[in-house]
Amino acid sequence: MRFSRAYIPTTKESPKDAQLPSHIYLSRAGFVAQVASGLYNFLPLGKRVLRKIETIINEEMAACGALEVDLSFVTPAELWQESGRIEKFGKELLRFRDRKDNLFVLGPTHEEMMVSIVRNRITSYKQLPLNVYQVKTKFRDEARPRFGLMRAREFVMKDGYSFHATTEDLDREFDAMEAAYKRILERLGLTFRIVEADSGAIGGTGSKELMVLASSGEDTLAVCDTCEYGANVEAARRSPRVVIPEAPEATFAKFKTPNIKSIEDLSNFFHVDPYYTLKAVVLRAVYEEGSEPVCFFIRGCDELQEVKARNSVGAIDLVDISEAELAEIGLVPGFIGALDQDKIRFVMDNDTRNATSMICGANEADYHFVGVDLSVMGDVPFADLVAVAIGDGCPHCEGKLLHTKGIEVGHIFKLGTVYSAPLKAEFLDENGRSQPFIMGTYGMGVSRLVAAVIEQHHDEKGCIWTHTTAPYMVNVMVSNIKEEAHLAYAEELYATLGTHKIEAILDDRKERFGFKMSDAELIGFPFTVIVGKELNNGHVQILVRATSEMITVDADKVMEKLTELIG
RNA sequence: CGGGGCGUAGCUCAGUAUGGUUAGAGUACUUGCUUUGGGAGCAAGGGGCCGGAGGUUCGAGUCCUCUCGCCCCGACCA
Repeated sequence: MRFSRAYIPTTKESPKDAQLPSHIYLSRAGFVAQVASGLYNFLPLGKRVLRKIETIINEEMAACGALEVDLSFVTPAELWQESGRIEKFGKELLRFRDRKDNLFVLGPTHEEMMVSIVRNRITSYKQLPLNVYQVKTKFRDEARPRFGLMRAREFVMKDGYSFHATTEDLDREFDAMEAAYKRILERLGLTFRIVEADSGAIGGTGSKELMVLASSGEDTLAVCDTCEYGANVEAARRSPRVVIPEAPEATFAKFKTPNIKSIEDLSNFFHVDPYYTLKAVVLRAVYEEGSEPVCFFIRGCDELQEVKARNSVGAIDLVDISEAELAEIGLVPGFIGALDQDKIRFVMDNDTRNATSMICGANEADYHFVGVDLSVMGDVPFADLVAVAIGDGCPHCEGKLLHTKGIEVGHIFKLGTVYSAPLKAEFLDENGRSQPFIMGTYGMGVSRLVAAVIEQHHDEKGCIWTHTTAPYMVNVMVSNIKEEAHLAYAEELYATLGTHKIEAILDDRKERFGFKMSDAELIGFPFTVIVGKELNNGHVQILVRATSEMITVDADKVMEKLTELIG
């Protein structure tokens, strides 16, 4: 490609709306242009990057035997009514009617459509397993699109679905997909972590997220400093505490604790570690129909993890509750305890099971119990409710957990029969019995990956593309095109790169040196060959974008050097 | 969906508190000359329904009402 004939509208100023580096540089360097909230046009450079990522995905999917399909973007609303997701998705589903007044939605994801294409066609266990996928535009009418390509309404996603006769076979495929996704991200040159994720309300038996590590990531991860373990904080686990604070000596008693409401006050009042106090967090659990207040009991030294809490009671949402509402139930904030608790539904954290020497509220203003043995609680609901903190022990090894930020670029999920059962997508097993397909789903955000690469690889000058994602590997820059010998040399080098199948662009624009250099750095070609006054001494220079290193090489040895650098 | 902010040249923004000739700057663009290793200089140009609609006024970019759009914080995000 000749730069003079390309369409690469670079700008010196950032669009005022851009906040993230990826948004700023992808806009400034002319990869994408915003159309409306959450909608972007991909300009020639952006399209090239998108296609490179797609190609790598396709290659890895082919290696796993997954089959590419392409489903209609416009989907009949009936399918969504059948699965019950038309209500669940709500306003995120963009709906419209055709000329015959039939209702359609723009596909936000394609579980229903995928199930529909195999339903009544795959009818025997002998035809299983099957893994089909597509790389396709999706549309979700997000309440608040933001961060450029990171959270757009229209975006490109690879979504794959596998169908199995047994859960063992699903497990095998799930592992194969995890390995394939790992290879894809490795090939893209990204630093990432595969983490355990919250399976959420949808259930299923396993869910993992692929997180590109970047400070601007929207998700917080707990990762082990020693082993591979990592999890979204919504699902992170920790090892049992190894250092247990010394237990206070106390026999069971009711104690007057005037106006001692917070864990901190309580801990100071009794001179005990918060570990031995019982924290009560009351929230209103919201369900499909109605809501109810629920109390979550955890150790005073811990924090409640709301997603875990929500899952423990099967709620759609947890919302704050007012003191007035608490008073109505007959609870006194600051003095809520678990013993003889009959006023409210409650869940205990696993770590409070059989706890002794505890201090907890007496369910009466200004009184706490001390020396409480929670093993007397008997048969009450327990669940993992606590947020993993920095420094907690890894559940798999001796390491410590750290927090880091990640961009979710992939999510793989064992669905089981969540969709196949309601959609009546069934096959006959070996015994001739009708069974719903056991399914897995594997998503990867292709357009989000474009942004993720830049979030992880940029500097104050602009983009730094990895070798596999760069729109062009080499930029041959002619410092001054009026120098005929320089231009001729560059033309020849450009042609040679072409014969060696190295993607190159020739910057033959009638611009000054500084202007072209700034563009080269902003766009982020991995290598820029500077053909200029050094050529008079028989040399050219190669700018290595990632390191800003300027390598001077003999003019007739450039190809060798480039080949070596590209690797 | 709650709270806040912003819409003026392709882009980034002044101007709006206190209404008053022909609406500005920088940048980008066009033409000419000079310059040519880090976003060049001089000169001359083109480019605007001041987001839209209604109102107040002799007169509205500026005041009032209503709308539409975009951004930020939060809620939400299989």
